[in-house]
Amino acid sequence: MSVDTAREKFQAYLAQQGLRVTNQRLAIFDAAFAQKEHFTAEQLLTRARAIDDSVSRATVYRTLPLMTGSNILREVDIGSGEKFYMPAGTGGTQVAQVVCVDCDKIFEISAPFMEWYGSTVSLKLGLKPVSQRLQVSAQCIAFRSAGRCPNRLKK
Amino acid sequence: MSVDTAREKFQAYLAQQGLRVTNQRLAIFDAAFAQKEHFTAEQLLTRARAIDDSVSRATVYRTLPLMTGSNILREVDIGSGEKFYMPAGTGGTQVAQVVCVDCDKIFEISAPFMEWYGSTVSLKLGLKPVSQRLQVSAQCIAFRSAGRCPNRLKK
DNA sequence: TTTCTTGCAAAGGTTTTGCAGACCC
DNA sequence: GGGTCTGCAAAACCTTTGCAAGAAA
Repeated sequence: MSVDTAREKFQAYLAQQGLRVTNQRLAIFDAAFAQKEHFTAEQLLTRARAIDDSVSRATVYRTLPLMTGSNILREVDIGSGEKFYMPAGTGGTQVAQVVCVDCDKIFEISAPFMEWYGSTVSLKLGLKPVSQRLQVSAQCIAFRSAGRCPNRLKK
Repeated sequence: MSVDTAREKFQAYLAQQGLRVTNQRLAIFDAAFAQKEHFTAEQLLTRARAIDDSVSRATVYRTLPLMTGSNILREVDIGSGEKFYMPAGTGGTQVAQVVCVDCDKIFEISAPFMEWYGSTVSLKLGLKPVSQRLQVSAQCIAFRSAGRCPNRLKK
């Protein structure tokens, strides 16, 4: 999905919800799509402020659900306190996250079989699956050779 | 794994780390193994206090990592603000969580096929998988028939 | 004018931590 | 004594929310 397509989807979503396309929302959108890495709300705030310094933290947090709601952004929760976001890839595809145990770097990998996992598991319980996520903790290459990741953040 | 086995593992872990087996730690252990449901830190505190009312919240939070570290407790993060815990089942087995979208009830189910996924990841990314979890959001039976779960907690 | 937006600051909820006293070896 | 452990309260952390001012329709 191109940035322009995403912007259209975002604006259409806002319109449909009776919401307005403001400069702040656009700045946040542009900041989010300025690069392809995972980012946190705080990082998004910093980048959005570089575009429009009137953007506040509150507005970032209020805009994030609008972007995930319009399916242009995907939320990734690796259970580390803060949530990560990234531009949603082309529709439909199931994605799994692989997180390095040391540096918390997030790799993403296509996992088309995940859908089958979810149905199998849900069927056993008589539940109807809505969504699913597969997360793998792993040791990245740097960690295995050096015993520690170069871009490690933790203590 | 029986409660007694778990207690032995826990005490062995403490000894090995040069830590002490205190009344508070044992009360927290007993509270955790008193039942098989998922529980939160706060619920654990309440139950531990019923056993030994000198147990503080701080000690509960300090003891939880000791119990997960000794592999007698498993941490389950469904991305809902608070973490859940439950006694670890018999080793090795891969487990998936199915969470009801409405009441947040957590079902657990054995998912042996997940193991296969680990090798896939290794091959594609050159990473060494450590653990993996599959979480499925689903609608439980009560929700589908009533449009709302009886034990729902959210607003 | 009516509705939607915003920034600020305060509040929210869970988890962590500094500290002084208590405890065990 | 030297190390560990504890409760308390405060702090840290990310996120949400109340509010009054502001902007758009």
